Amino acid sequence: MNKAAIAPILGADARMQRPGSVTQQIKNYILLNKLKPGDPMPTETELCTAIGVSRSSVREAMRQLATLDIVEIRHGHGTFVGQLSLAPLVEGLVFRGVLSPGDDLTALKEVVDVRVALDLAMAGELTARLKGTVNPDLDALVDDMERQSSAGESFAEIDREFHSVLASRLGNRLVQQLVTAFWEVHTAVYPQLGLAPASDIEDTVLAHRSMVRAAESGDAEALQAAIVAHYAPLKRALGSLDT
Amino acid sequence: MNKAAIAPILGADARMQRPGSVTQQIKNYILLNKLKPGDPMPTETELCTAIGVSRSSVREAMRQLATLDIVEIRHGHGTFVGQLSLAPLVEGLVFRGVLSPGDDLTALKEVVDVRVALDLAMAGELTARLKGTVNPDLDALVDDMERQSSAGESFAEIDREFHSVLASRLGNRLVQQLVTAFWEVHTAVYPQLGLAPASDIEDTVLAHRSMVRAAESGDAEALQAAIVAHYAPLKRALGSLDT
DNA sequence: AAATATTTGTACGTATGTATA
DNA sequence: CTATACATACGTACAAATATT
Repeated sequence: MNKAAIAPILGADARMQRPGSVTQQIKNYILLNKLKPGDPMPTETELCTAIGVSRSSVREAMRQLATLDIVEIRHGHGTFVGQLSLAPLVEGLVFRGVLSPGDDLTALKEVVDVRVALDLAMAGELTARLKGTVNPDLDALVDDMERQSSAGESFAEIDREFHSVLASRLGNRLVQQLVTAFWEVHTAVYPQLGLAPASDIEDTVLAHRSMVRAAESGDAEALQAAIVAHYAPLKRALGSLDT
Repeated sequence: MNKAAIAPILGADARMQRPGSVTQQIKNYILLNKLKPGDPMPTETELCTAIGVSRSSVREAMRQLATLDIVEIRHGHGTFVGQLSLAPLVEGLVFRGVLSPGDDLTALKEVVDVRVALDLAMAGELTARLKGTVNPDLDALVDDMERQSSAGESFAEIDREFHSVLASRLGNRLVQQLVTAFWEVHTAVYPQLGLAPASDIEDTVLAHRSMVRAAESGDAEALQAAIVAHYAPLKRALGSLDT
């Protein structure tokens, strides 16, 4: 275990620390050493000596970076560069969603509207990429969804997978993560508001099939129509009047 | 040992704390007391006694919540409920943007594509809302932009304001925050990559005016065209070939 | 204008739980 | 099973910023 050769760079000047600069220095360490997600980070004590601050400060900075998924802390094992996911976005928006609705369901409505907007924005590129293809994986997911739905079971995870896979066809990983993130916010906030579940979920299930068919046939407008139909029961349940 | 199902209010059970549960208890405190952004939080020492953990633990939890903008810490003054902004999203994406491009500019390209997608998704609703109106504030911003541009000055802040004001017309605050957030990511990452600034920025400036005119005249397709034109110089500079 | 009280920021020491070799 | 390395937690003391008297 070669532990002497940490920190090629890192605070040549160990004195004179400004608040927050510890976090920045750890980020710089990752950048300067070109670390990728999953790579091991120095131990906390090593960072202490390298940066020249106390353990507490390093720990607070690491917690901060961990909440941003810039580092990942595994108890008793070590710290590693994080996956840089959108988890903090989800956590923040979920909190906002369950906090704000003292008055209205605006927070959740806005999330759903963002989901619709993202899906609609994907439509053009998606049809261009899926036209003339067959997509057995997506069809299999819709099959599962139908089975679960007619059995009265929840199909949340399958739904999530469907939208994630569909978005992955775009080739833009950020968009895919956003789609998944807002899906998570939506499904996390919804049950906490004590609303009746959307009644005609059958329409939602069928709409998934329509989306695949429309994309495969290269009909962007049909895809957009299917997307709107997909969200219609939900928006009805939320009493959305806009858009 | 009894491990789960806590949160009666705060600190009924002072022993047996799991990692992360302190954060959750503080969030519960905000929710149960229906605090709004800007409301004062208890002091750290008060939280210590209330939750029954040490100050260090409370501090780490607070730092975590502060990075999510769920609380705001003011040195020597106190802690307050945060604005629940999308700042953590911006911070994470900026870091990803400057970290990943060892190979390519994909991270930045994806951000720009999201910006385009969001703007295009706004087009329909925006024209519906702006049709037949006059918008001197937006025009004034474009005027300023033209002045700055022809003087060779940067107009980043004005540009930001323009897109923020435009998005605010939607009535969906989340969309507005997303638009602003991705603007920030874009402008924060771009200069760190050592690229030449986009050459024909004049076109970008003019496109802003076209966007306002198109929306005011209720022509959604013209608005979408203006949006595409707005991003064209940038996408050329990035060498984007897709979409 | 200056001293003081309150509150957050930093540092350090120590003990304990936990995963790995 | 033991030993080791590491993360987690606690407590205290002091520094720095802010507000109040």
